[in-house]
Amino acid sequence: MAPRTRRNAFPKVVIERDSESEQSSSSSDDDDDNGEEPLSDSEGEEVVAAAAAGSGKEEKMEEEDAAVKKKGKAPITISLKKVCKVCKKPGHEAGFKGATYVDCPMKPCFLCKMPGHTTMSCPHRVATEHGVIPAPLRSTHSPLEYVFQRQLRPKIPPIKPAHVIPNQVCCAVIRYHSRRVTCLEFHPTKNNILLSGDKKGQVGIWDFEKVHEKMVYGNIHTCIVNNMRFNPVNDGTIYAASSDGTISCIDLETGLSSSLMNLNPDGWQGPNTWRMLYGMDINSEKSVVLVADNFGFLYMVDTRSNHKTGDAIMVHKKGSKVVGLHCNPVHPELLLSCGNDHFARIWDMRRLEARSALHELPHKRVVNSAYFSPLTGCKILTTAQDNRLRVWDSIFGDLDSPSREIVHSHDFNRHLTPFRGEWDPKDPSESLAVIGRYISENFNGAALHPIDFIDTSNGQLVAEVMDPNITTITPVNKLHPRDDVLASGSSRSLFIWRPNWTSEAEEQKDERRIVICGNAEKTRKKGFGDDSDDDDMDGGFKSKGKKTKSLKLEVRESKSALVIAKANGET
DNA sequence: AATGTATGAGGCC
DNA sequence: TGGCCTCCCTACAT
Repeated sequence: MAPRTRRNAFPKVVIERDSESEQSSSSSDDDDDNGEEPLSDSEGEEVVAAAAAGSGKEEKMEEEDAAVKKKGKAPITISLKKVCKVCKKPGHEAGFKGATYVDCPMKPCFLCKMPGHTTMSCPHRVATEHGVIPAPLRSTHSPLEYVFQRQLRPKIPPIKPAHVIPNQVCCAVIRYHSRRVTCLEFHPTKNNILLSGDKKGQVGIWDFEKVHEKMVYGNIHTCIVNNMRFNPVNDGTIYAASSDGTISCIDLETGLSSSLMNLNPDGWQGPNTWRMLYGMDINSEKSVVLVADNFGFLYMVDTRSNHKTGDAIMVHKKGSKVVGLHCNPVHPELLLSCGNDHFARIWDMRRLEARSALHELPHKRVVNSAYFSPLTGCKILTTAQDNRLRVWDSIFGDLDSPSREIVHSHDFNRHLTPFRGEWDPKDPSESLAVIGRYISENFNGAALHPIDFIDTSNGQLVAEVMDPNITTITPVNKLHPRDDVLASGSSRSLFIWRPNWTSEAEEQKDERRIVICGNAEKTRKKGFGDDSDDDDMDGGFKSKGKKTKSLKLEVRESKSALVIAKANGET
């Protein structure tokens, strides 16, 4: 009751409404930019929210209290106008409408980051069902030359045999981890074995032929497993680099691990000293494990002696994370690194010292990954947080600017494992890459985030893989070194996608296709705890070889047929 | 069904 | 340089 006694002291409250009373004075810009009421942002939000919630006395008093705290008796303006969730301005709304996301027109395009249009009308996205198209060649050469090349060689280089991308896949799902998946690795010789690491430090081993059996080692690392590599001289062990600052060598049979290096022998002394290991690769020629930390330094450990060789070398800006390392598959003296200083760098292993990179590949934002092409090692593919894949066609050619920039939605989000575009190790033309998509599409009422197959030679979207039951974003993707298998990792689940051969698939094998899977059953158990070494798993290749009968899926299949018809020019 | 939460990078001062 | 604030599609759990 106390407030009532103070009522007379309260300033006048002006209420603005959305539709009924457009006469309510000031223009929308004034409201926001120089309205007389200098409420802080958060307070402003509160007012709007409370008023919108259904203006009771209590809300009013809160508002008044806020104003009194602020500056006494100036009149308060309460806006009941609908406000854009994104930019907080009235007159438009942004956000999901059903499964379609409506952009805020005040912000630059979410896809290409350029102002003047929204994602829906982005020139890099011709139609909603056609995710992504290439950015124009941005390089030292004139655009004409690019057009000329396209005319001369419209179809080359051919991507791998077309049948590799069917128009249907089967999917097996397993709820494997209790934190998001951070890395995946296929066994180099056993075709059905997939390794996965998560944010909590657990390492999973999954034989996806036995979909219900799983093995998780939880005591190897204490936080994020950032990268794993198989030991090139012993299939039974892997190396893993973690944000706990250690490299472990894990025996897959026993789960026992030994630590090759520990950068935090004195434990936690605060964030300024805690070293985390991100990038890792193995140079088998030289028998060294290379790792890099969050302060810009590279370390090498001899795998025979398990001892650090030499000093740490600063390969990226001091204090910045080095998120990726890759040894060239053909030229063992070449190393590629990338990191948060917006650079990827090519190094000569024989002359590894600070500021001695052979080449620096600048990017506009953090570089999530950089890989040499898998067969010749001549090309480079990078994924950067400016929503662009970049391709350099030859490391022996002009490296001043990328041969192509491909606009693709793979934004940074602190809650997601960073996206990494990865080569298909089986593609003889070294042009096919896989990468998850951040932005969603409305697939007949469901907002799905497909996994994109991109022809990096021209930026075309070759296929997009999705399942109506998988609504999560899948930032981690890996293609099998020998089989037509794609492994994906998302928040807590792993997916295995395999072709589901049909006659239609055969007929349509030259066309770009929407690859839809309908059998990834997403059932969820309640009570999934952090520490449960969860027996929580689902699905398998449930309806392998035959079409699911669910209505939803039938609708989507018809949609996919439509898209394929369009691609054929048969509409 | 609303809310809390984990927690990365950019930008500003 | 560091501290603080903001941030456009998260995915869970409660």
